[in-house]
Amino acid sequence: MRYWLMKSEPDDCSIDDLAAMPGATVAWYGVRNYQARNFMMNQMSVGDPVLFYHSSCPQPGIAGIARVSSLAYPDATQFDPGSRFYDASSSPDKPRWFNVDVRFVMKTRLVGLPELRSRPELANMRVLAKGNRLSITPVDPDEWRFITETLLELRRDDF
DNA sequence: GCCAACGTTGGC
DNA sequence: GCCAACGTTGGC
Repeated sequence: MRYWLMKSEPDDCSIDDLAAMPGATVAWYGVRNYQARNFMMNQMSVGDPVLFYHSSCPQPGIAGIARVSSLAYPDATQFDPGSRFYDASSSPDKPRWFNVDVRFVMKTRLVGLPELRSRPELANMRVLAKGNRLSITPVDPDEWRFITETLLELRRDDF
């Protein structure tokens, strides 16, 4: 099992939007970056815990917890000419882009970027690295524990 | 809206 | 295979 942080623009899909989805589950479509794709394809397992992060918004930061709820499968939007994620150079017999499904676990208080940056325990967090643009990043178990237990005051059986 | 940082594209 | 140009991300 691995821990993850996944960015979503709240205008697109906020933690509340996720909670309101049928089955509280959403297909994580639209990833068009090979590193992020490879994380989904090669390293994610069903049940992996996810920090749900709001990006490109007035208050960027961790907004909730989710879980990976499917293995990676071809991203349907790459074949849809009407989609902004359409990729003409992909084909159904050789798909280029994949996504997992993500299921809502809980909404948390907003742990903002400044707070995350202020914590020495999180100094090496991948998502905080200078110039990082990856929408999916692995989270170290120690970082996960610090964020959930210390910052969010959650117990292990809360999620 | 600005801009730093990074990824991708395509000519050579 | 190099690298300039361009596009995108995302915080501020």
